Amino acid sequence: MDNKKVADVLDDIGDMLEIMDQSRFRYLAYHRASQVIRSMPRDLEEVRRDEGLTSIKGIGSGIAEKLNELLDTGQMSYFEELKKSLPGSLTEIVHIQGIGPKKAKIFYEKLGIETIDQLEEAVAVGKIQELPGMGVKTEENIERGLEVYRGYEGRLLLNQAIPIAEHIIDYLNRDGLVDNISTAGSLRRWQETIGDIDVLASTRRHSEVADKFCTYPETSSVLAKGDTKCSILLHSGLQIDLRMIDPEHYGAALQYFTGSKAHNIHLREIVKKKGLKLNEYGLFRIKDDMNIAAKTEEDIYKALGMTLMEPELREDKGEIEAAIDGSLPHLVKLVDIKGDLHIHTKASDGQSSLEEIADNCQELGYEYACITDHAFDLKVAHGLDVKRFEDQWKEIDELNKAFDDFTLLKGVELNIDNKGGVDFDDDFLGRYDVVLASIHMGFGQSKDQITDRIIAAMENPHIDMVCHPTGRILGRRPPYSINMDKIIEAASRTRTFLELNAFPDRLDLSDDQLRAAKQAGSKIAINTDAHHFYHLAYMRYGLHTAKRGWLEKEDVVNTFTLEKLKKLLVK
DNA sequence: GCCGTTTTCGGCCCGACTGTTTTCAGTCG
Repeated sequence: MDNKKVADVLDDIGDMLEIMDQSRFRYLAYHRASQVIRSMPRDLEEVRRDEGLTSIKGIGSGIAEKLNELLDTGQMSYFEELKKSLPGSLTEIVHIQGIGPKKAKIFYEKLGIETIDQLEEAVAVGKIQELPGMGVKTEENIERGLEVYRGYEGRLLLNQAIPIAEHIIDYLNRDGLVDNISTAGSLRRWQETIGDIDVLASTRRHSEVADKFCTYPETSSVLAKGDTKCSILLHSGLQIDLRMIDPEHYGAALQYFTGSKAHNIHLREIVKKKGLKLNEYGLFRIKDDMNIAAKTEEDIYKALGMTLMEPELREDKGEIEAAIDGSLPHLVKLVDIKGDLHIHTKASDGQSSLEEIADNCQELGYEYACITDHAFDLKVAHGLDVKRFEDQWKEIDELNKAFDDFTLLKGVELNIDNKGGVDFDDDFLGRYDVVLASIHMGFGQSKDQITDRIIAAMENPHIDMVCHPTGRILGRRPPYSINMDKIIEAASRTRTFLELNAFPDRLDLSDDQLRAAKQAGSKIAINTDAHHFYHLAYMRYGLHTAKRGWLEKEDVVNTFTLEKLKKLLVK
């Protein structure tokens, strides 16, 4: 049973306990445990075997006992018992916007509603507005919540969300109503997918900004409109939240609305112990309500004895402790990147020429770029054979003659076949500057088989890097099952780089996996896997994901000069 | 149900908006 499934069970239990009106702290404990397990890069089974479940922060003896049963038998009697007193499908209903545990419980008890379909029927015949404490408006809100739920179950990728956010910010910025404006929430933390877009504006003209925001051209409905916050729903179903704040509180509000929720909760626990209070208006002394800091985020963290944490780190994964003892990482920056090591051209399945790639990489200020077309094994991608690669190398040599401070490298993306073999023999592989290998087929194999295939490739002295190691496509394809601990261990032992594929629907390795790789001493390459020169700009999505993985400049091989990189490429 | 550099018991983050009802509960982030 994988971590996600275990986390889902814990979340369901948390939701059910909340519907049953159990102690808030009890159901929060389940959600907290779920969150920890969900973001853990290591297999829960292995942690259990090596260190025991209670070594995980947020899992105590109670939850550990229940998880032991779940991992051993595939069932948890406590969960099964809960489902006898309450239909499990109610946990689905509380995920609809506007419906929380209290309403879900009323629907169930008064109308016998157990499923979303039944809820839809009840809304259609006007049953909801007859319930105690509810009216026509409530029913309309639920109807809208259902529409959103049905029509917009997916989350946006970063390259979809960022342009929308930038457009709205530009729209609000246009006529001087706002002093300062920024994204906040998951978008500012560069989370890999985005559920809604948060925007924070500092202004003295709250109601004018609110009016302008609520008449944004793409708006389908206004969900809430006040002097400090407004929410709109776009025709696409995407929700945008705007917070307005006076300029002197901007830093406090930015800190507050950037989150994450877990980061803020942890922070406020510390704040409280110091006799202070932190909210979106600032940091205050409780005894006399004196404002201690509010203008910038840095002021607030500084007043708490912490160095400023970049938004990507704010997930309550140890950054607060590190900020207190001064051990925060010096995160890699976009200007550190000196090249891109995974690029396709129209020779295989890309769309741009060598010249176009070289021109655009030089514009980005790179020192080098590696052309890595597919090899002949990958027929669907028009993979190149020996002859065509040799022709490409001649072209590259010609181009390189004309460059001053830039070099095109000769590379290949090999296909790791179902037994761990690759397209070419060792002699030929020795002629490339950089050899990448990745899995493009045989996703259905067992965890051990796929893990062994990748490790076999890493053992090959000519293979420098394993690309998109988990194979996931966000929103479309789950990662294939691999033992990430073993992969990371083998990468570090064989000195094979692991890729952080910056393509916004991959971001593979993920933030948590990157951090585990760094801790094991593996080196990472952030590559775009560009199939068009436009894609070279995707480097920023990889970069921010790298920051979420706590990576520093020296962890990332394509921050090195070509000279240093070449030394590392010798295994 | 979890946790401990004030605690193995007694705590556990904070505020805005909505809808419904007249002072607040529910929901959200």
